[in-house]
Amino acid sequence: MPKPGTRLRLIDVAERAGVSLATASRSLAGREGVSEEVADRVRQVARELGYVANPYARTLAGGASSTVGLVVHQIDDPYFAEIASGVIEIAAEEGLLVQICHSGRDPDAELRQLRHLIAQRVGIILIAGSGYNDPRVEAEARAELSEFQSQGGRVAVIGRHALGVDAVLPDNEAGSRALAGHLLDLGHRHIAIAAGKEGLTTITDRIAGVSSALHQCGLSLDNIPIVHSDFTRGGGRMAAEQILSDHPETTAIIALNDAMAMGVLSTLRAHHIPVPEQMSVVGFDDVSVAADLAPSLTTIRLPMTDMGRMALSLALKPRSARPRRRPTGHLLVVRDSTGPAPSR
Amino acid sequence: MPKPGTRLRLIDVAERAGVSLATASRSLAGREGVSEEVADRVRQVARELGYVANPYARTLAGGASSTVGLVVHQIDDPYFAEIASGVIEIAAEEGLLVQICHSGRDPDAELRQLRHLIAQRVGIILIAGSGYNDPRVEAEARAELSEFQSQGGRVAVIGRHALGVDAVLPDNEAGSRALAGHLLDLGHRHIAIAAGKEGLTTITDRIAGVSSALHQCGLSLDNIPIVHSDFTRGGGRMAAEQILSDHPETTAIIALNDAMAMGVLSTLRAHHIPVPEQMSVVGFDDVSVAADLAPSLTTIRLPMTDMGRMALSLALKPRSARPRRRPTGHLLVVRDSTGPAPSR
DNA sequence: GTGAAAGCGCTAACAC
DNA sequence: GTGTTAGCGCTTTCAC
Repeated sequence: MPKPGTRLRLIDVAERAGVSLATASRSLAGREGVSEEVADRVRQVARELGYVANPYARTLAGGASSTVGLVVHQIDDPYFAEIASGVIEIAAEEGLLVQICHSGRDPDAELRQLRHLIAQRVGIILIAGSGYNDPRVEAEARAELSEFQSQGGRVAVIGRHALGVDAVLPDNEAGSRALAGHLLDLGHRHIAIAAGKEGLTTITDRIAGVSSALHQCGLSLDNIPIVHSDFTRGGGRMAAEQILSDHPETTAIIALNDAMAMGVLSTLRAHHIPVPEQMSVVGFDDVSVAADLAPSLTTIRLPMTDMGRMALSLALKPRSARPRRRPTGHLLVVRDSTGPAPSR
Repeated sequence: MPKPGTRLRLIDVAERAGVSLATASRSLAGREGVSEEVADRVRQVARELGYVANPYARTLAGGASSTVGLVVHQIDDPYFAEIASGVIEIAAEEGLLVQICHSGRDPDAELRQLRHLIAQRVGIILIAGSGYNDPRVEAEARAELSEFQSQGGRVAVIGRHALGVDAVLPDNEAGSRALAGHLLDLGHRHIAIAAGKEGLTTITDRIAGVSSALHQCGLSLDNIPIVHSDFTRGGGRMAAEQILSDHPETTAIIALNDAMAMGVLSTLRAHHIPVPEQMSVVGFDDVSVAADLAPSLTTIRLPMTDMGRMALSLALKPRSARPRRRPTGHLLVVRDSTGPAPSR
């Protein structure tokens, strides 16, 4: 009977199994150099006693840390919440702990969080969310991560390519090309873009996709207004207001994520502009509410939960010679927020 | 210059500051028994060197663990995402790490997560989300937590009262009383409830509030249909279908959370039933999308992010003789999804 | 194949 | 006030 306040230690298991501490450790870690019978017996005893290793002692003694640090812009953004959900799921299967921290779309905060996680000796770092166009920021993050990796840490990122690590890459460009193509097919020629703040690579990539689709129609990005605002519902509302006042000829708005699209829809409703009869709206991501909006949102589906799962799975594999890249694929989901361009 | 692969240790700081390990430790922990000058010097050196303590060593040596375990039903549910956001915010200020795990609304899974967190030696445990009506489950959780507390762990919960620990308590009953009162004031007499699965105390409490409002009008819960389904959008859709087919006289639906309300709205739209002209709908929680739905949702606002902040703040305080309770307050937010009962 | 023993980096008694 | 030292519970050489 352990003293109250004292939890089961490995030595207790070892004694009960009639082996040494070292053997017990090897057995539970599934390492070589223990006969099958002994190893089995130890595991058996450990299970019976309900032994759980002390992760602090384990990590301190040099074993790899079993915690994964997940950096997201903001956990209450559904995009990141769904990614986190996937990460947590895999982590639970693997017996890993997930530490979540916020970067708040601030490159310096992100760097701070990164350093903090490294100082905390997490074993795996996952970074979700757009990269920054600022090369200095990316370089610093890259240096930090490469140092971390050289000490045995594992890293994977979601949605950024400039970090030289394993990456899950959303189909930003192809997705928005499909989105713009869909609107062009419907006859829209006065398209406006509600974009997030400049400086995020996600924005850049998604705009590039639109550009590419426009070119195929002999149009150019130069002809269409791009309004930069926050990458949030509030930002969408602001962008929509500006588009309505400055570009009244607009018949379709491409919001570069679903959050902005929701803001756009909200503003159009306030202005009594029927969607899609008078204005088509598209989003990007297909967060789970997108289907339940009124009108339901035409958007690009990204498998966010899967992306979280994929990222952690990548990080769980041994590091490869060159960074792996896992494109996510995408799917144009046509719903009720888009329709033919109004004849004018 | 530390060897590559070797991080800064406290002893390095101590040497640089010309003091012993113990003094350095005391200085950084801000503990008694060090002269101000020395302490300042040590802190100064630590800052210059960019020293961050190894939390594993620290915890192992007996200092309190600086990680907080947060158990939520599901992180990609906006209710929990917003709570988590508040927790993460305070944790960041306090230099704490947040570990998030899922219970998936499964009492046994919750118990497993709890035991796991305790085995992991977290210092603080936060549990968010409804309790269970099953006394066995609550008793087991309670026992586990009280053992954890007796070993110095700190606990706070959000939205459950049967655990004998500090609690942030959403105004479930008063909120739904206000909600039902609002509908009754509008003349609705055929009200249906779209409820989550039985067995959750949140459901019980919110139904009790409705009951109380009904009684004030001389009505009773017996007269109104309660459809139990999942506490999610999908559950809301199913409940709405059933209400429409089995209780066609209904003029108002109380969904016991916003997720269900969204499902209800979605189904009503599919049936071309105008809201609020022909059917009023209310939700509960005021998740951030509620205002952006069409029609925007009348609901009870709960300050989720604050609730997260509050819970961690409670847990950070020393334990009091008797569990503290912090009611959240609530606010009836009337939007476009409710209107006068149609004359029939 | 198994055991003994030396740390990992820190905190907390305990001396001075 | 400050320093010395014994662990915390585990992994990992190094002997056997």
